[in-house]
Amino acid sequence: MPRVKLADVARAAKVHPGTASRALSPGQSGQVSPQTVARVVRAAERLGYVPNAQARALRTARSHLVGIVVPDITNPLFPPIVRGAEHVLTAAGYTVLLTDTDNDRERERRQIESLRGRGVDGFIIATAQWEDPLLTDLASAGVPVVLANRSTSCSRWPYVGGDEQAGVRLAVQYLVGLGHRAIVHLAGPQNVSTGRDRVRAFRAAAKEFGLTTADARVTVCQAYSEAQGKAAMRRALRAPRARVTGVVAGNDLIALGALDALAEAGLDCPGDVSVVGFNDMPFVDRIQPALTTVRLPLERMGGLAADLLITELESEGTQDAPTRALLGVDLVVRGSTAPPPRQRARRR
Amino acid sequence: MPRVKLADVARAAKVHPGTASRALSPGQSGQVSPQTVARVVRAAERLGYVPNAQARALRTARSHLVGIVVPDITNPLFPPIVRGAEHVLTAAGYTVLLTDTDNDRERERRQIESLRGRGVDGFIIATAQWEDPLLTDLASAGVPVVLANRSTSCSRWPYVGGDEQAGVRLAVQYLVGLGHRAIVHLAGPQNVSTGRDRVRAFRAAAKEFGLTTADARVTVCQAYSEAQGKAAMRRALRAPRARVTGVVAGNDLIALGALDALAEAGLDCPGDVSVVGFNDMPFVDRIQPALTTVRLPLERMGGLAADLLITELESEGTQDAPTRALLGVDLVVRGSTAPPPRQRARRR
DNA sequence: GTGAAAGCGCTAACAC
DNA sequence: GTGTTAGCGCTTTCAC
Repeated sequence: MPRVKLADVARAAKVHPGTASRALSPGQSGQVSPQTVARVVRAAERLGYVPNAQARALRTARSHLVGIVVPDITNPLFPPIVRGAEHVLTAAGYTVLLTDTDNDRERERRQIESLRGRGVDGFIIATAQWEDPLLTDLASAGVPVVLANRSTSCSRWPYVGGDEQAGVRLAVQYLVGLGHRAIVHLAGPQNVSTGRDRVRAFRAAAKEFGLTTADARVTVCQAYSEAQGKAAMRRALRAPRARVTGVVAGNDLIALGALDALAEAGLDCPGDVSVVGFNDMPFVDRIQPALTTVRLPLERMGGLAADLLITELESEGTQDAPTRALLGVDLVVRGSTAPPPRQRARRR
Repeated sequence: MPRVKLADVARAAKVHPGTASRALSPGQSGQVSPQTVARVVRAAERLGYVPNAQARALRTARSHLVGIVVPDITNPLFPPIVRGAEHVLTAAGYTVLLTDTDNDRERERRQIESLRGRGVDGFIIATAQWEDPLLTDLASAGVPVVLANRSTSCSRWPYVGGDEQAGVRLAVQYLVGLGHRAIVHLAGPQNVSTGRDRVRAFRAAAKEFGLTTADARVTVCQAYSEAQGKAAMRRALRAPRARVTGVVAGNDLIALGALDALAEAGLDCPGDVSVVGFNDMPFVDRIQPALTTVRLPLERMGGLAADLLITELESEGTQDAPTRALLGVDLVVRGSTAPPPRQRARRR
């Protein structure tokens, strides 16, 4: 059963296909007499006409397709971003091509190329690395890109993320307020902006609240994972003259790993060591102990990234400096944070 | 900067565009002399040629686009399914159009229509309702569809899901083995197959293991949500002559809600009441108490759904009875299940 | 206000 | 083995 096409509608309405096209096109229906528009619209509805987007895209060189690139859709950070973006995009007549790079750069390169072949109008990219040749390639090909959640060393792309600096400051401030002095930051990977930004913010906050560099240490994880978090926490506890009563984790997964390492070392959270996470993943309010964490407005982040991309796509080349939006964050206080134990050496 | 097209490659290789097309098409490059193929391929690589998928789709009436429809991508059930499907599809040269219906049927209808306009070759649908006019419409339009996770009353579509019957049986068997006799099933919504199948399986298992109908009660939730689970658990506890030591929840979210209601009623899990969930969502191993639950191979489910769809798309109309695959499930025993307390009336 | 005609980039049926 | 040609369904100049 062949799909009904514009020519069928035109025939039914007894007009030329060109006229039918104009009648159905919101921008151009003014050029057609109201009666004709009505006749065409009625015919289209009666026949169940759905325009062929491929043909339209081929003709207009605008596909109304947007690629969304995430490292791993099963990481709970990304579904809300995708959802927020998808809702805004579909409302504006765009369709989402989703791709999950599996944290594999070569795969990512191929996927982006494939989506380019699909004629996407632009990308929302949540996989940006601090130095990212894939993005540079896209830029030199003139493809519109908006970065979500992760930024790059170069600020040539519009970007929507959380206010990392404020989030980390909130966490450190809260721990210091509880009386903690010895705080370690289990940093995320340093090849992505969130990992780097949070380290920088941690050092700044430590300074602001009067912690010495011996008090405010940093241990870097190679990935945002429970395993890496556990290993990092172990290292922090084993370090010479280690003294840790507070932990600011690079994200919630690292925090979960840290909790494992603490339990393994016979330390109680929050009795001996307090832990703050980052992201407020689903269900971290239900783990034991309920995780104190920094909440990012992820769905809004995706939505705003979509808004920026649409703006860029629909403004004809009037390029100002790219927008960089840092969304406000909240510290959600739960059971994993408490005042530090009375001063006693915490050594292993 | 205009994209390089086939004509550019042909010119660079000094052949006709038609020949260039054949040379680059795996199926037809045999019709071209090896030297020519080499020349064309080299030119294509040198110029960075990426075929225009829109044009190809328009010409061949095959888009290599697949729509994946999920009710809510932030529900942790769906990302693994999407991921599994996406990996298989991209490996086979297909691209995924993802849409999140937000559990809104009207929105779903519009989205499916929109994706049809995009010329998708077929759909993987994870939103099927027990009676589903949207699917019937798709069928009468001759659009290939594979159902994932949820089936319908009518078995005309290929379907990949978990073995619900086995999963529920495992749960009931385990509880009975621990000594439980009074077991309530907090059933999922009855307009989706998983909700219905699990009720049926619960009744069958109860019978098999010698529970009376007074022992094995069912309370239906209107949605797979914590709120509904909590309300249902409350109802179960309040019921006249209520006696509950075991709970089989319709899924993990319902189980989480049930835990809330138990805590609220001053009952200990697993001391007073044991709870079994369904799905093994991420991090339910870390909640308090760690949830005993039935694990479904979700990523495999998505991958297999993709395989079935690809088979259907690439077999020319040789229609057998649609495949129905029920994937094996496991009971993951954790802390939320224990023997029942010594017999005493459990009344409120 | 409407009709005619060309063409987006590609593939496939047909020549030779 | 390769060139030629037509056309997928749509939009959009250009006439009138």
